[in-house]
Amino acid sequence: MKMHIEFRHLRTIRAIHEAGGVARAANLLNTTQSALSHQIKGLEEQTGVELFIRKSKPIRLSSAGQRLLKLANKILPEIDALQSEFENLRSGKSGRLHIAIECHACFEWLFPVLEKFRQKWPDVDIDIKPGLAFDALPALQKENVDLVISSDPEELPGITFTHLFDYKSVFISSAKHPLSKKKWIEASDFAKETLITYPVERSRLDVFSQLLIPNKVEPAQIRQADLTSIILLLVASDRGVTVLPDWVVAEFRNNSDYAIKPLNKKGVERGLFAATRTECLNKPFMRNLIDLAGQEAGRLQKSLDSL
Amino acid sequence: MKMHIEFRHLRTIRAIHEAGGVARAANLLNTTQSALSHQIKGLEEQTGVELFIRKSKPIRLSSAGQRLLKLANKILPEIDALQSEFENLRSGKSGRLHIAIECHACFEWLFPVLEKFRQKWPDVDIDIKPGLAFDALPALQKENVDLVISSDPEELPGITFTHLFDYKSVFISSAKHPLSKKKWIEASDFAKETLITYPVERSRLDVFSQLLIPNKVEPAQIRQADLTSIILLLVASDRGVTVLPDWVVAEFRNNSDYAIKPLNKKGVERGLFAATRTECLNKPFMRNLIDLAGQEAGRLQKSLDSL
DNA sequence: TTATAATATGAATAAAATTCATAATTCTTG
DNA sequence: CAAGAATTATGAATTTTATTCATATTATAA
Repeated sequence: MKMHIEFRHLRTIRAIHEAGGVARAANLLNTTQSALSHQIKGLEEQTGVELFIRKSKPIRLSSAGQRLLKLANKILPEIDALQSEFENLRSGKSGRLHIAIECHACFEWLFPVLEKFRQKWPDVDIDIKPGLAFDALPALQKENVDLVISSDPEELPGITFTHLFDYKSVFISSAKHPLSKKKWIEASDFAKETLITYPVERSRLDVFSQLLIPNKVEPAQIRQADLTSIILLLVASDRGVTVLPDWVVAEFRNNSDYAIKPLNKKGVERGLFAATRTECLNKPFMRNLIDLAGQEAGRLQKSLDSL
Repeated sequence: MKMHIEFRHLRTIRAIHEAGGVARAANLLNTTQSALSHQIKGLEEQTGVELFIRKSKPIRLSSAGQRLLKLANKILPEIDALQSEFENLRSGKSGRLHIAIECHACFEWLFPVLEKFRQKWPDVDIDIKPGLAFDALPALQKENVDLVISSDPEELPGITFTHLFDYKSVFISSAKHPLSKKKWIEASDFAKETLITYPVERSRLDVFSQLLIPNKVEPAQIRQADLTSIILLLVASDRGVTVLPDWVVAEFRNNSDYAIKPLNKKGVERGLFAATRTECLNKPFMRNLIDLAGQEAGRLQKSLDSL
């Protein structure tokens, strides 16, 4: 007989020991005395070691059997723990939520959302994956990430884009900047300016994709900064101008250091979307995150409207 | 399908991960790609959790799969360790050697033997079980102990008595004691003496079983002491007389404080035996212990003869 | 010793794992 | 981007393994 030690055997050993006898153990395990007897016989043949002392009735563990029992008591709880972890996964109480953000400014509103989320779903493994802003959608398809925040929905098989909210891209300069006199800003206005942007490719910056590229305008100079607060600092000290989502600057709206103007007469409006693998929308925590994001968006919107 | 997680699955998960692919893993495990594919499918159905990401080829572990892999890497080495422990047991490198001593004085020669033994068989679990001197042979049959040192071989099924050596029971008194004048000691000589013995029942003391009971003599008084050295101390200070195996007193033979005399004209000679379960005689360490006991006995005998 | 409770065993059956052949994917490369 | 290569999935047949049933054997207690 070519058999390995299996969990079945560990459960049997433990049950025989705890129930004090093969027949009683069989009861515990919902099987027959004969099945267990055959089992331990097979195990003894396989290991070449006597696990039980058969000169006593009910049979007792030999020293080798006790060694095996020790292992069983160590291993079986670990498997049980794993099973219940899996149960949590299955029921959607736990899971993985690795997020890629295409839109660099989204950190601003995402963090408070994640903070609320974390409290409600403590067992979900949250992470924000930096560095793959470009390949975010392929990474989503390959299950390297589970959620992508994006402004550019595409038709992709297995991927669903959920609309979160709309925002306007607005022009920001210091209050002393000449352009602050204008009612709105046009593409041509950028030709003589230093434009401050996040350090990502142009196609992923609204100001380029929506305004400058269509109008074939090149800013006089480009300067890059990683953090929104740094960009705003540079703008305040008149080292350049920038374009950011309106909700980023909500709290600066009544700050007299800044001038905030729409792009073009009617503004540049864009949508923000959560891209997920379609099947992941079944997961409760995923839906809840998208909900929370919508709520946060509403809150931001209200704070803009109230001005 | 009603299946549990089994070691098979852990091995498979690990192999797929290490080999980087199902087909290669199948090679490692001497099975087919199909078998493993069915296996992981079954496992996923059972746990209700996706263990692998199938959008990539070769397939990769999902986060749940990685969790399972972690457990596999923890558990599998433990099972392997157990298997090799069992292999040692089977080949006779390790094992249990629990000893019961009927003859109380046997500690004297047994300790040096066990010391030698321990060095040669470090993995054998040696123990001396006190308190069951009386039930030693039933305990041997029930596998509560593995070796009994006894002077009274019996015909018992499954038990084998191996002759170790013969010894004489000798009378010991202080050199000043009146009986020290006699050439040999008879039963009747004890009638007016205080006899010092180990605290065990009479039938297990040579002086009673071989001399006093057959001759229906009762000592004037009996005093008991646990340790051989205490008994000898009491004898030296003339608080009584005693009877001990000759090898116990080998080192006192030329000590002028003691008088050592044979019992009866021709002495009382007895044998000492190692009782084991017959099947245990196959174990190398058991045979070696009996050998070592014989050698030690020879050494003691020579030290007696040389006087 | 006999009655009793516990375990072992062999043959039949049931269940499960594996294989084989092939379909369906994903990946690679011209 | 299509075709070929490599990889994995699947269904049915087969083999292997585990379990059951009926009964024998063994140990314990009265």
